[in-house]
Amino acid sequence: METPKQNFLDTCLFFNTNVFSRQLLKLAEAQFSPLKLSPAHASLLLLVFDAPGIGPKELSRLLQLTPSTITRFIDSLVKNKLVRRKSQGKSVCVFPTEKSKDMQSSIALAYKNLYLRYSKVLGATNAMDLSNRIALANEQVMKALKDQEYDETLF
Amino acid sequence: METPKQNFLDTCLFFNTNVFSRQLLKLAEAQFSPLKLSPAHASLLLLVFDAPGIGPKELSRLLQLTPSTITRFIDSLVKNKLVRRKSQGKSVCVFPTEKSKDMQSSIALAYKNLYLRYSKVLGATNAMDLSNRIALANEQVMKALKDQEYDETLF
DNA sequence: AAATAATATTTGTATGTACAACACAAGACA
DNA sequence: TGTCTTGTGTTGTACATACAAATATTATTT
Repeated sequence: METPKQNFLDTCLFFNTNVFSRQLLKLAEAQFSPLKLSPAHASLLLLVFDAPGIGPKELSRLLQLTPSTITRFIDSLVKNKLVRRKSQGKSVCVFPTEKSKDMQSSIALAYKNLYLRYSKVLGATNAMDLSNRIALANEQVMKALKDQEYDETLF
Repeated sequence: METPKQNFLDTCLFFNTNVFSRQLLKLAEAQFSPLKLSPAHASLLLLVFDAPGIGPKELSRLLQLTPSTITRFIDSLVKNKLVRRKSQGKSVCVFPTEKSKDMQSSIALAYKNLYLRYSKVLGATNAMDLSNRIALANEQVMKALKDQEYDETLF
């Protein structure tokens, strides 16, 4: 019988956020796995449906992932015939395929079900509010990181 | 100048949490990198200082990482001579080394600085409150996931 | 005591993600 | 015109993390 001992981790925002993020990932994977898509790939696809011809740079901005990660995701989606790449000079356009268009509504549904799932668990307004607070905190941290980068460049 | 278009991601708790977690990771890495430690390794070390002889199972519980991940972390720390493994029958005890004991206070300091850093960015009470809410939400999600697992086993 | 079950840890393997280095196209400018 | 610079994408490589299977050790049952 271990007493669930308190320690420095329990009050650490960094730690708690990480753990929470991994738990939510599991929840999300449960929704998307029947489609044989990871949540990240599914999100990318939805953005492509929304703006056919969208490029890696914009995807990177929207998903807040590095360009190299986006390249890897597109590689994998191309291999699974879910998107098509079209090179336009130095830039690249990404389009959905027939196959992925057929899945569009089920992907959107899975996303909605994910939303319903955690809204049920956390309470809808609570979940929404938490999401907003996290998004806000994220902006503040991003700003701080950018400023720090700038400072380092100076000296 | 792109208008930062709204989309389904902006209100998604899962997405926002993921992104926030990655940003905080960067903040944490900035604190720990002078010690040539990743934040996760540093956390594990602190737990080992706190309870020399602690085993993988308990570390797994406290850090909320799978046992296999813990094994990999310990492998890496052993390679860097920061902990020692001692096998006791079917279980394993992990001890700090002289080398890591020498680093103990700087590791603790880095952790504290991380805390100060994001407290400054987010406001101390806000950060604390956010951390608590996330921890709470995490418990609720974990419970939901466990119940789901149970349901699946039934059918 | 042999057989079996339960527990703890490790290994093989796969995915997500990042960083640094590279390639290449497009403009700028001499 | 030819070179420099900048913008955009991709590749090589590395790390964190997980799952499922293998292994080893202890506990339980027959």
